Amino acid sequence: MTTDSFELEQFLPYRLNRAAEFVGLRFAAHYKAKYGLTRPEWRTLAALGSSGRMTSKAVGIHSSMHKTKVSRAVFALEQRRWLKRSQDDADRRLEHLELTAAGQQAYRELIELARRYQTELEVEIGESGIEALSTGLTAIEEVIRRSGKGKQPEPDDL
Amino acid sequence: MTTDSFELEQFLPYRLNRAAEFVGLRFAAHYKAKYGLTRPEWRTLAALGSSGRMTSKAVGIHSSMHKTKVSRAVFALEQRRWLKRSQDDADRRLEHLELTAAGQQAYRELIELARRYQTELEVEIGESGIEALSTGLTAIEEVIRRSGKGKQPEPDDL
DNA sequence: ACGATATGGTTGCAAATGTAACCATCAATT
DNA sequence: AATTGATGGTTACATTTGCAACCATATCGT
Repeated sequence: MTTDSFELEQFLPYRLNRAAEFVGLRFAAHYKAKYGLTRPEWRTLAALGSSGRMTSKAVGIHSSMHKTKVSRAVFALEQRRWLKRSQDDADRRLEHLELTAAGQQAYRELIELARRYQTELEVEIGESGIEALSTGLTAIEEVIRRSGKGKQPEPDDL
Repeated sequence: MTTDSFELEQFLPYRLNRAAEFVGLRFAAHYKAKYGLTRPEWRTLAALGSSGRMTSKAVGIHSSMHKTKVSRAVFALEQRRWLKRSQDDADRRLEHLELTAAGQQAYRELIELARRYQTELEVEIGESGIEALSTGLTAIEEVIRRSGKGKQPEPDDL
């Protein structure tokens, strides 16, 4: 037994990764070329832009990124004067993040880009493909939710 | 206009990436723990195991990996004595790769792991979810095929 | 046969990432 | 209030990656 064939092409993790990479890299090329943003930076901007004032930790949860990625992205966006921090005075460990006017402006432009790209994808992939994909992704997201791992755990993964 | 909301959670590149990461990392944990393999190494092994003798370039195409990733993975597997190279004597630039007995053995064990993981996923995600996902992925793969970018271009991406 | 160009593969270097350790602050227990 | 243990966030260090330059060989045009 266990003798039959195995093809990478039909292995789900491989297929997913390949698709994600393709779709993601193409979009990244857009904002990288236009604004020199990295992916963590773009995600942080998106989180902050859509949900307003929030802490680094919240950004991490919202965008499924590890502490350190968020930390560095926040730093970079701060340098760029696209966001500002402010200490919480009840709990001095945490700081609230907020987009500056420039940051909000950039955010608006970026999500416009994102929307265009998404519809571009919808055209290429086709309505039925998109719908199927979305259904499948929702199912996986449910599994992620159940397993509690949106990425950004402190003690340990495994 | 362009004023309405944008949510990362429903942006396709984000969702795909998140799902791929989740599914991929969990599987990687398996072979990393058991054999200390990296992902490029596992992919190379899988390609070689299923298709037999082939060149580095072919591995790259088969597994959607860039030259350099393949090169380093091949080197690592060679150290481990899981594969051997042999020069093509018609064209001395290219070398053919082949798994050793040990490599084939490892391959068999690994694909057994992979199969188990895949069915585990099928249970978690549910038959209908898997089916939808597969349909969607196929649609994207079609786009990738058309755009010719399976990853591993020489001159340039953009 | 000769130079230009292309191709398989490797390597050096810079940038991105993950991990763990760390700092500061807060909360709970005593 | 002193000790212990979380928690938000940053940083140092090692590993992984991506890119460009590179080497060797092969091909094409002349």
